[in-house]
Amino acid sequence: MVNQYNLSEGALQTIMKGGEYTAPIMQVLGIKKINSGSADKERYRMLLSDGKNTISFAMLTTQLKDAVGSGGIPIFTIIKINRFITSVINNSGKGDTRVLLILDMQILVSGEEVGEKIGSPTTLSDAVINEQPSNGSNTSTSVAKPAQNGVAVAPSSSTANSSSTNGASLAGQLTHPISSLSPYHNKWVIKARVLNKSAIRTWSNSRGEGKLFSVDLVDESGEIRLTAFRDQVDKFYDYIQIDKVYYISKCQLKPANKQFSNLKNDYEMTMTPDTIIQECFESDNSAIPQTKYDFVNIDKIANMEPGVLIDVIGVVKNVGDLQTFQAKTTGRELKKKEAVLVDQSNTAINLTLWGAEAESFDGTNHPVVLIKGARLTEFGGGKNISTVSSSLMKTNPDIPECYRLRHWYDNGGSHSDATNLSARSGSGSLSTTWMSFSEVQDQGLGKAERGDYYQVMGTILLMRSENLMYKACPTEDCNKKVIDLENGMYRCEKCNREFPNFKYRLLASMNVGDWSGNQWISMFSSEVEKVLGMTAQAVGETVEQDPEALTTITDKANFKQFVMKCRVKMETYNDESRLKTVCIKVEDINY
DNA sequence: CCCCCCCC
Repeated sequence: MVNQYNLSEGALQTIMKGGEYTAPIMQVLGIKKINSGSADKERYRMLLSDGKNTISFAMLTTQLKDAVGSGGIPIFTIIKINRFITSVINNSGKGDTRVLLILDMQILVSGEEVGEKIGSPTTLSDAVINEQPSNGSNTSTSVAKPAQNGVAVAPSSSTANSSSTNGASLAGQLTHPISSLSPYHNKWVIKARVLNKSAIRTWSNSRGEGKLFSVDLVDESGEIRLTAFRDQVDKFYDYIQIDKVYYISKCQLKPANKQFSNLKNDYEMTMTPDTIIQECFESDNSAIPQTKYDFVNIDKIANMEPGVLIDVIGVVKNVGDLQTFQAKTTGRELKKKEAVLVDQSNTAINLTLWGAEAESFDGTNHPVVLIKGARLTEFGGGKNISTVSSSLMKTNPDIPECYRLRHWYDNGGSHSDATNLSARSGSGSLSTTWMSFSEVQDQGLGKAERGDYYQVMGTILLMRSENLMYKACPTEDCNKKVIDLENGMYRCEKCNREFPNFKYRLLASMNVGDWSGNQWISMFSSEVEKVLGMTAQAVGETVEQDPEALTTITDKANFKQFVMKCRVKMETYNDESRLKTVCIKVEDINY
């Protein structure tokens, strides 16, 4: 019969022997869904014809699921295959089988319209597929040979192509798609691009100690994480570089712990002493995906939820010094550096970098910085972004967005007065609005989650002397009241420790009036000290000597006038909710 | 074999 649909006769033989063929047209003679465990990994296996031959190992990859639709492709449909790769898969111990992986295709004629098998194609046998090519081109059927002496092909300082030193080059091998990797196959070579490389991290716990780093790998079929421990860290850390393409073989596969990775793969890999990694020097690796960025304009971050990971690009408007401090909970020494990023939305946000990244970051001269996978955080009502271990940061990256931002900033952007999303609604003097006590009441302030902030010109009408001071935990930054054990020791329940000493703290309750009314307010130690003109320690020692002196001290506060920045917030105590007002800052009145 | 992602 006439092949009126112009199938690409002979294409399968060429392709399955490793040759090139542009956009072949094929007919689907059968299709079935392969149950691979999880719904998002479902694949289709097809019986495919080019009019002359058929193969039964044609696979539709996961990402084409949407193009195929829930019902699959009807039999007799004619398709054009826009992108494909071939691969060798270990077929459950029955030997290697060559498969055709379809990466991109389109339907040309529906199966219903075609209605029949075209031509009389015959099965393309493994014998034909596997026969040695006469020209010795890149159609080798074997996967990587082990490196000599089981030694991985490590980077060599003297040779660009390390394979030249031990004869186990993986270049030119038929490679396997990342999506085909599983713990049940160990003979494979992938060709993948490194999208991200972590810093080297050490750990020490009850099961031992060591160091590790990991990389995120991608090819046309999917992505996977590869982690190196101990010796492999030394061997490969410097060799592997972000954005480069490598042949990789002989890693150990195991189920991925989804809790700690957002890569789309059910498995992850670990390097072994046999692992081979060689940079791929082929001139055109453009088919292997590059990092994709989904940049969020900074102004849009205002409406996003804390905790999400986002891609941000901005110009460093200014940068702070490296800061070192102790983590309160773990006691670990932390290093951080903050930079303010701004973009064309004329909005800025603070970026926090940690550890080695903070130490090495040079934010001078206003570089453009991009962060893929920055974590959005919230503090004091302001939004911030922070790098986490999975984040990818680049300075002055060679991408169009970078040049656009550079141009914008250098042509006026730097002079614009950007809104900073990181501004805290709490104590910053600019963001607090003037209100009277009656306005606060009339407008029903205090219902917001984080409370509402305002400032008043207030006069202290009465400062209570009762419970003005207490004995607090001597630990810096812990102001918890201690329990006097009556044996010379003081116990802090928060620190779960006993101390031979304590520090005095003040916690004042006072009635404050303004022109519109009055309000009971709490005030913490630092501000009470300003009001009284005495340190908490001095108050404590004075009262130790003479308990009667307490009222003399508080009386001195009465009728003093200050600018008071206040927070009003609904608090629940013993099932009872009521509005509580705290004066977080007192300032002398600037006439 | 890690799996923390921190502070004001």
